[in-house]
Amino acid sequence: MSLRLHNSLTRRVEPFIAQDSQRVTMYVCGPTVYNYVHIGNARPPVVFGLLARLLRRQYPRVVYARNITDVDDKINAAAQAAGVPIATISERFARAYHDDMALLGVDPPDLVPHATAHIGEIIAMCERLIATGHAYVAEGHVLFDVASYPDYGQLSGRSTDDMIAGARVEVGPYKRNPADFVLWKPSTGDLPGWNSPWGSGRPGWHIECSAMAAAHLGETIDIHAGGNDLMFPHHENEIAQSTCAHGGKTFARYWLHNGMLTFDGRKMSKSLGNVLVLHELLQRYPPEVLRFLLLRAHYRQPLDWSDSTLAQARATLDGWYGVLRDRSEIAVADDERVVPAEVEAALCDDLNTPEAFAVIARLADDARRASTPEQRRATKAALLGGGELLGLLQQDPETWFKQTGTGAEIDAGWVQGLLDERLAARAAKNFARADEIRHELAEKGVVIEDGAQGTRWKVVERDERAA
RNA sequence: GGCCUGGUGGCAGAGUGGUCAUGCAGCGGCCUGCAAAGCCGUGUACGCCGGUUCGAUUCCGACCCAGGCCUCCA
Repeated sequence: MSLRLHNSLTRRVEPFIAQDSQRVTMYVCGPTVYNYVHIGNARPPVVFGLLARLLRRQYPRVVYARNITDVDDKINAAAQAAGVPIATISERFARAYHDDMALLGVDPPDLVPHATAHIGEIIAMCERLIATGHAYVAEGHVLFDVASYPDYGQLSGRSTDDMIAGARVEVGPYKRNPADFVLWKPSTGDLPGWNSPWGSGRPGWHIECSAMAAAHLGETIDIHAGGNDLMFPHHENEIAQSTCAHGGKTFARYWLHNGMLTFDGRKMSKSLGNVLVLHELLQRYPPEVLRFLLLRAHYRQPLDWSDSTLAQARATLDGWYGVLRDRSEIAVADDERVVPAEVEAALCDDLNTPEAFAVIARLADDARRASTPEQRRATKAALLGGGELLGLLQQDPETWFKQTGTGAEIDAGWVQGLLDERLAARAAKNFARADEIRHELAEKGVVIEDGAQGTRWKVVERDERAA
């Protein structure tokens, strides 16, 4: 199935053709590990992780790298505030990031390069840029000379004139041009520093990604992705550095950018203070709801986070898990699962996840209506197969319906005791007592359903009960 | 000010030059001791104004509005 992707370079959806038909390379900008990330930060790894899965179905080999930026002034500040070594901060939050990603159903990338492990490559790249006249040294800094790269601004569609007109760039006295950016900066005192030809210093942010991408994926990579807020200046600068350091070779052939996650209509960002910390959300809501919500809108569109969308996502998944629960007597072996062609086709269309979910909804209908054992098995296999690619619907349905958020666990034995009592009451036509028990359970968030095979129960979220 | 997105029914959210997105919620019915789940049925839409066209939500232009980037930001 042919994959088409929106390329920010051309602002069009284009057929994706890897430079090597046997191997695709992809780089996604990862987190700076100075704190827990917010839910908006989770969108790129979820979305582009799904893309990696899709690519693996189509290419023999996919090399996907997602970095950890573990040297940054924010990390320094966090370490200083906490009175601990820098590595303590960066290691703690890198680990938390990986754990949280795992909960979200994000596959680990093939490579997780750390900036501090690539200082040699970064210095070498700086030297190459200086040697070729694309960078210069000033007061212990190494700066990229934007004027030396006429194509600068190609990705974001701005001219150097536009940038000067904006004039919000900090104009260091050592800069030849206001748009020049730092590749290497001097470190003094207790700041982390590495020996370099320009004295003790540390890398600027932009060069890290260029150096790590080249070190692991080669000078020309197939796909580079990240949030659209990184398009300028970060990705623009990466292009400039890498292209100039590699003799004009194309840095990334396809640039993918996800839209921002908004909260109350504004971009979620730490500086605005309107963040929802992923680590905390994962404790309050089923991780699968969060993942589903992140994939529910097309990745390039803005996505607004609200209690309402959260409840809707939960309700939709309840519906799909409900079908699976009704088919729990059918065992579908792993190798019976197939990814439905329609699901893959939707994803191949620039990762059209909303269309993929429309297909899943139809598959769920098919599964509900299936009457013969063969149909039931086939439709369940399709639902599970489609869900597997999307990273959803893989839990045991009973587990899904009985999971609680944070707060008190529901004692299954206690529930069963009441259900037994209620069964006896119903048998004796004592419906008043039966309803009393229903209400008692509902108080604890347990909803019961009488069916042909007996009474089953599920836990609903607190918020839903209140509403 | 410059660059760039987007405005779809109660909510969420795809898509398309001319019968259907889809989900959630709602409403009516079946089923149920009552419910729930399920099933059947059901309404509401493409910001505004022009233009192109036999026909535009879809193409073009202006306008209004919202958001993003221009400083760290996924």
